Amino acid sequence: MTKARSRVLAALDNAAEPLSAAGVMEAIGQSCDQATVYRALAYLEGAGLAESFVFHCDEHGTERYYVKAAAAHRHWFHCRTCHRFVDLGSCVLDSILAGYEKEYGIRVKGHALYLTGDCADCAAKAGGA
Amino acid sequence: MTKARSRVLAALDNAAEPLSAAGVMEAIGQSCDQATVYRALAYLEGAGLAESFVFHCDEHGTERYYVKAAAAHRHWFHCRTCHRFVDLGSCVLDSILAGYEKEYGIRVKGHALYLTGDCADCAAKAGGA
DNA sequence: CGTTTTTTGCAAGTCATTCGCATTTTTGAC
DNA sequence: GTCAAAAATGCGAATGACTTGCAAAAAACG
Repeated sequence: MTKARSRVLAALDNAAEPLSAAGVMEAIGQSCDQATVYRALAYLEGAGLAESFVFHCDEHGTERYYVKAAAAHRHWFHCRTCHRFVDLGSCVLDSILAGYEKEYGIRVKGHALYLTGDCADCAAKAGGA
Repeated sequence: MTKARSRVLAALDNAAEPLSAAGVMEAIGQSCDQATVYRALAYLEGAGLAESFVFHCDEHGTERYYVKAAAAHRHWFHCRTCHRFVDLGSCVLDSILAGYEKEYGIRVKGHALYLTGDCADCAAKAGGA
């Protein structure tokens, strides 16, 4: 494991939420080139040490976000106000996916669920009540 | 409604599945500039005549896909082999989303569910049995 | 240590999408 | 219909995320 890669992995590990390549760069203080960060992220994912998903947010555009690999498949909620991600715990879609497989004859090999809205803090500040 | 916009809307209407900007261009036979297609798509979505989502597929990369606006919120399955989308009917996540709202204090305003794998045809051809 | 392999930095390239701006279409008032 | 004002289009250049070629630097390894 090279210096660059362990720095990137440490950044993912320290982050409480998924990080984009830009987020990783910021976290490691520009200590390596962006190409290196992208390559490190690809390496970590290939090595099973990180996972990623592509997410689009109006304010930040479309980016791939990475998290340290975890035991269970998880989903995230993205606050459209403070732009933070909230961990929704492990995936609860198994029975729904199984239903789709049966109903449509498809074989589901991967899935992603993205929720957006206001997090508890932002909802309290904005909407009141 | 201008000529370009109605051509784009017609393309979405005729398509059985979500179309990317490139897909729309192909469908209308390059009859207008790509910038116009992008602008038409944005206009149609703003006017409530179309809906879109950003989807990433290893083979086609990340693109925004558009469908004609429908009454109910729907989800799609994407076949990683033939790269077609399968309409999964209207959304069945309401109770799950409500559960998340209660559990995490969040307010869910939008969501997207993407399934990938093999469609019935491709699964039959590939995996056999 | 010296060498072979891998990784890094830098710069240039790609791809989807957007923007500026001059020209063409539409729209609305007459 | 006709003409001016407003909006849309085409074209080319720009943007932003990400990738790649290639030479220099760092790891691996014997």
